Amino acid sequence: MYDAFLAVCPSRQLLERISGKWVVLILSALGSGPDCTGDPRPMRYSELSRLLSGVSQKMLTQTLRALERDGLVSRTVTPTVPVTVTYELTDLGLSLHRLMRDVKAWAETNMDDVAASRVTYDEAGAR
Amino acid sequence: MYDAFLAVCPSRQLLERISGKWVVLILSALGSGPDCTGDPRPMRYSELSRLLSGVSQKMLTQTLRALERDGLVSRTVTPTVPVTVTYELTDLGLSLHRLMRDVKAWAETNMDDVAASRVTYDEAGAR
DNA sequence: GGTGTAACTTCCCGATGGGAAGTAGGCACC
DNA sequence: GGTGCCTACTTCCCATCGGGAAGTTACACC
Repeated sequence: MYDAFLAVCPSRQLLERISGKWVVLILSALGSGPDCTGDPRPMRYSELSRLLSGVSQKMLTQTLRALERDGLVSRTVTPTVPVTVTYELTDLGLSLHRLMRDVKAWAETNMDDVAASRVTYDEAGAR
Repeated sequence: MYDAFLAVCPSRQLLERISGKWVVLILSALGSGPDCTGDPRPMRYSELSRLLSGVSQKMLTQTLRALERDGLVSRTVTPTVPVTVTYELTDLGLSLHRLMRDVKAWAETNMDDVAASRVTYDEAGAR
């Protein structure tokens, strides 16, 4: 039905949306604790901001809004003082979380192989 | 050992590299035919260019080079005329291919749910 | 010598992401 | 009662990145 290989297919736009470092990291984070081993749980904006080191406030807000619009996370405002905003995976988001966590884990487990390959490649190019 | 949540961790840079629509599409394509159901097989530059509609030559070349440097694909030049260049998944690339194919499939199978969520979100915002 | 093709490569420009500073709004402190 | 602080944004500016199109190389065929 849908085919992301086609530029005009809506699934291509969706793929562009969900492929991106911040989406991978946010969905990985929301599904578990900092070590990414726990169960899915809601997290506060400030908690995400701290966990995803290097993320700008702008990108965090922007990415979370997009994920909310796409029905992957839900946003809850609690009128404490100051206000508390929590983000939680929806069922749909949970299904993608499992993939994203695997992608993040792949990067971490295969880092050494990739680094070795880069050294070999760069040495060959210097010849 | 590695933790992609940390901005300074090498695995973060690797995650940035492999998260991106063209990487997902190229690795999905190389692992199978146009319908993404076959076995991994080598593909020519021009074949990839045709399959991934909308990709610029610049981005295709650039992404393939990066994947080659990282040891995910191998590049073979056959001195026909004009030259034939084929790209093939390495074992390392094959392991990532399985994840990428799932991500692409996720986008295609969940497109309807996401589209529905967007409509709901936009309507609520218009109020 | 002109033409054609595959696989790039280069140049230009508009879009996108990061950094930093500004905003809202409610309470707490002096 | 005015100043300050806190969270969660929002805005502005600029550097980088991606897309589009044209140029390049190498050789074979006409």
